[in-house]
Parts: sequence; C-alpha cells; structure tokens
Amino acid sequence: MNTPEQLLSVHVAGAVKELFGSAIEPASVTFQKTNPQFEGDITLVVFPYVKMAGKSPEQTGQIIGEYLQKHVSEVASWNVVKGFLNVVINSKYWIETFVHLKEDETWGRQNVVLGAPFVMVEYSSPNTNKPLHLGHMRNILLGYSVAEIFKAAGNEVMKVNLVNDRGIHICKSMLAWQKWGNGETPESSGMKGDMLVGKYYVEFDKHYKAEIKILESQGIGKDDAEKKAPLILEAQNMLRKWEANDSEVRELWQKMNGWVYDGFAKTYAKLNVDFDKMYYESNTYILGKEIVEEGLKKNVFQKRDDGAVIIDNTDSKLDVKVLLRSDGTSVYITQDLGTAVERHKEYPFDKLIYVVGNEQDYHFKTLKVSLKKLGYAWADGLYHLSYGMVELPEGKMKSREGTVVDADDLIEKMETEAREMAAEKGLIEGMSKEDQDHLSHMVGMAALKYFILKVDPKKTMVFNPKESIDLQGNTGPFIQYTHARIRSIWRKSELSTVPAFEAPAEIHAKEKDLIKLLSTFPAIIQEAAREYSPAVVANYTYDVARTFNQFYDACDVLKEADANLKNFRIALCMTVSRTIREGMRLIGVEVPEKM
RNA sequence: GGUUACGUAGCUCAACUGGAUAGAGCAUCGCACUACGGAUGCGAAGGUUUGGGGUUCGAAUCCCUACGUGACCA
Repeated sequence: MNTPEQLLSVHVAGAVKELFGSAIEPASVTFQKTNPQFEGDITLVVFPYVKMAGKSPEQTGQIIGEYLQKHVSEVASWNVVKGFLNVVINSKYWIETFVHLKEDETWGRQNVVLGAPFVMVEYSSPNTNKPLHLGHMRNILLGYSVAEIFKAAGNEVMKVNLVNDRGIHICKSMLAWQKWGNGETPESSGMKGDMLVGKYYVEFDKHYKAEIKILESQGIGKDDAEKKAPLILEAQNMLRKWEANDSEVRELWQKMNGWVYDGFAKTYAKLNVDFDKMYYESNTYILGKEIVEEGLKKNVFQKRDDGAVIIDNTDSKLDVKVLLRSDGTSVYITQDLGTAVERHKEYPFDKLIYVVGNEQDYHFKTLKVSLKKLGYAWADGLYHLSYGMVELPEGKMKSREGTVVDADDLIEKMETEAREMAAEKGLIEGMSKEDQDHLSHMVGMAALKYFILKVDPKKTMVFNPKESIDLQGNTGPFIQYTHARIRSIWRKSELSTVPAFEAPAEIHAKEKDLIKLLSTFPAIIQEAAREYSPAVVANYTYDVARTFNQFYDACDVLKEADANLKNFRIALCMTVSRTIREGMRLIGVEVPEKM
C-alpha cells in the first residue's frame, strides 16, 4: 500500500518534467502535513518549482494541481494557498488503507531479513560500587528501547552490558567493609546487595575525608594530603594485590561483586530489561595492550620521550591522547579500543551503539577516530547515543548533598503512588492482591518510563517526581487508560473476531484523522531508528491515544444504529489498541486490558 | 582560558530537519455527563522562540556575535 507521498511524488516529478521541462528526482519532492485550517490531507510545497515554471507560486500550484487530479485517481480535489498545494485524497483510499492496516499482522514491524544490518547495543554499564540512580535509569530505558526499536525496524539486535567491576573504586568499598563491616552481609542486614556495597563506599569516603583534614591541620597541602592519606594508600595497595591475583583480595572482590550483581538483577527485573551478553572489565581491561603494539607497528601511535604512548588526533580537531602512561599503566580509552576490536572479531556488527552520557562525548569521538586510523572500516558503524543529564527541580543531583534519587526507591514510590490513585478511584476493589500488585506495577512503571523516554535523549531533562506520577495529559498512564477503554468497548461488543463491514461511502473527519495517523506507524519506527530516539515513538503513541479520545467523543461507537458503521468503528478501535500496545512495547511499557 | 552542547508559554516538553497563524500537557479560568470507561472532551488566556546582526521567496531551525547554563579538557 502506497503512502500518499509515494502516490504523488512520482506524478509531481512527471508534472514538472512535462509542464516545465525540468527533470527532478521523485525522492526530492517534499510534502508536509496540511495545516488543519485548510482542506486537504497532504500538502505539496511548490516553492522549489516556481523558478522552473517561471510563474507565481499560486499559478505553479494551480498547474500542478490540475495535472495531479488528471493523472492520479485518488486525488479527490485540491486547493492552493500561497505556495502550498493542498491535496484531498478520497475516502476510498483511506478506507482501503485502513483495511490493509487492520489485516497487517506485523503491526508495522519489519521482518528481519537475511543480511539485515546487525546492531549491537551496549547500555547500562554500571560500576559495582554504587547502587543505580535516576541517571542510570535514563541510560537503561534508552538502551532497552532503542534495541527494541531497531528490532522492529528490521535489524538483528544484540544487547550487551559492560560491567565496570574493577579498579580503585571497588577497592575502596572492599577496604571499608573489611575495616568497619563486622562481617555484615545482605542476608544479615536485610539490605539489597548493591545498597550494602554502596554504603561502604560512602563509609570509605567519610573516613578518607577525615584523614585529609587531619593532614591539612598539620600543614600539608590539600593535593598532597589527598595523595598521602593512609586509607587511599591502603586502597591502592589493595588494587595492586588484586592485579597480582592475590587470593584473599580476589575472594573478597568476588563475594562483594556477587552481592552487587544480585542487587542489580532485581532492579533490571523490575524495569523488565535484559541483556544477551554481559562483559566484565576485569576480563577486558588487558585487551588494550595488544592494540598499543599494533598501533605502534602501524605508526598510528607514537612513543613519547618519557615512554608514554600517544595518538595525535589534532588533525581531526581533537587532542593528543595518552594511551599508555609512562609508568606502563593503561587508560580507559585503551581498553575501549581493545574491547571494540575484540568484540567485532567475535560478533561482526554493522553498528555498535554505546549508550553513554554526554559527558563522554569527547571520549567517543576519540575512540572512533582512533579506530579508523588503525584501519578498521567498521568503526564507521560506531555510534555514541549521547544523552543529557537528569536534573531535579531543585537543580543537579549531588551525592554529597544527598539529593541523588535512588532507582529502587523511585520504582517503589511510583508503584505505591499508582496503587493509591487506583484505590482512590475505586478501580482495584474486588481485585485479588496479585492483580492489584501487577496493576500498580504496570501503571507505576508506565509513568516513570514514559516520563523519561518522551524527552529527546540528547537534551538535559528535568525529572519532577510529583509530575511524573501524574495520570493525566501526556503521560504513560493516560495511554494505558485509553487502551483499557478500548478493550472495554471490545468486551461490550461481545464479538469474538474483528467484524467484517462494507466500506462506508464517506467517513467522519475524526475517523480519517485516526486512520491517517495509524498508517504512519511504520514510518515512525524507521524515523525513531534513524534518530536513535524512543521519544519519537512515545510522542506518537500519545498522539494516537489522544486522537482516539477525540474520535470517541465525536462518534458514538457502540450506540451507532447502523450495524455496518458500528462494525467499521469497532474494527477501527481494535486497530488503535493494537498500535498503542505495539508503540508502548517499543518503549518497554506494558499495557493492561483493564484498569 | 580552550573545546563542545544547550537556551521555545509560569512549569515540563513538541515542531516531520528551511515552510503557512510555533503546537501539546500541567497549572489558571469557563463549558459539556440518564447511557456508552470523566483517569474524558471542548473553549479561553498564556510567545518579539535569550538579545543583536546576517543568509533568502521563507529562519525556532543555517552562519556570525553577545549573554546565560551545563559538560569535557588543562
């Protein structure tokens, strides 16, 4: 089924060729939505052709309009306003479009064809010394959703997580636990594992700060004090032991990381996200060494006088970057270079999407440029899905001021809030405890996920806890509610299959709006993939729900005396509910039958 | 200081990548339920798109500049 754009663009090109004698690409013909105040379904911008026509914009529009009506049977009528040619497509076309849509079992999803681009999405990538917070949540939700969108767009997708499980930060938690933990475990304390480990990270910091203060009072400079405090020296010593494979340190490391993984697993489960493969930095951090050799051999890297290995990216408007320090220790970027190469060997991806905050923009530019210099053509497929920070109405989250919003707390808060709302409305009366739990979980998560995903990823966003639990307007629960309403219509119709109907001769304006909107779903998925933006899908789904409510208000669906028209409308409702369900699925939101 | 991103209604966000009178939601005010799911719909009010220049038929969008905010780098 051709879209109106496809239907018309060839003929517009034909018109320009035949009437004005200029050859243009049909793909270059630009359309836009018709402004609601004028009659029409689609609008051609005629400005590009006025020069070729040698006439005024109005006249040019007139001529093209006449041509289109003569050559395209779907064109019912047209009008020109200034340089805009508004074209009305006949009802028959829209009804056929709808019938086609109704029977399309793929719901706009493309089938993965053989040889479709293989996309790897790396997201979440937490540190194991702290529990997850609101910022991580944006990362996780974006990553999961983008992966689902690429799947729907017809790509083969692999979701991976690279856990930062080694380094000085873990040693800090470990050391603090050894010193002040008294053998506390998640079981003994009842704390979630990641919370417990996070607690000791904070504990370390507290004591460390105290030591610095003492040193400073002895007249030692701040920088020096930070470097010479006994605690940090001890932590560094622990890291060396870890690297030397000291069995005692490794054992503790494994125990405490285990707690953290249990904790993360619970949070991931609550958010309903998953991974096809887990990578651990403790396994990958050595990979960089080989790449250094390779780079030196290929003369892409240089050895500086002090022994450090560097890459000079000033030709790409970047800096000189150290890859191996003079003391032989490697740097983050070196690991990332090695990891990328290793990964591509194992899974030859066409695209690798890193979901990482925008504070690392520079890092990923360097990564890509460096890999290309090393001669890896696939580096073109690297994409840094850079997202903005999440702020609170009071400003930035600051761990020092305790304004960090913890992921688990927030999830729980959303659920209880959803439950209270439902109870207030009397919607969960007579429900089993299980159903109540399930519903409040669904609604709470919808509120949270939608609130975060409706915003363009690259923008800094403000998370307002109060507003996010709102159930009205542009929110997840509003969309869920609309879906539940439609399912209720379906139940009341007491039909078992989508009813057949004779195409009505004319359709209501609101019905046409809906059909028009529904028919763009496949295009929306493609756009979302092109822009790496779940927000495109989220806002579209809201549009569908909103337009449905208007349609619902303007047309009596079940009360319609004409049985045929009633069936048509019920079929329309069903298609709407399917689209909503699918759109919400792409942003990781479940949709209830009843609420 | 250098690099980079961003700045749209009181608030949170849109605007099909250069197109018509810049759209939604929240908050405010008003209207609409015997029944269809009111967690709804309709309307009013709210804007010099941070300021100033430029590019052209046409700018929130592109270029320059000033201011503001954030991030990276020293």
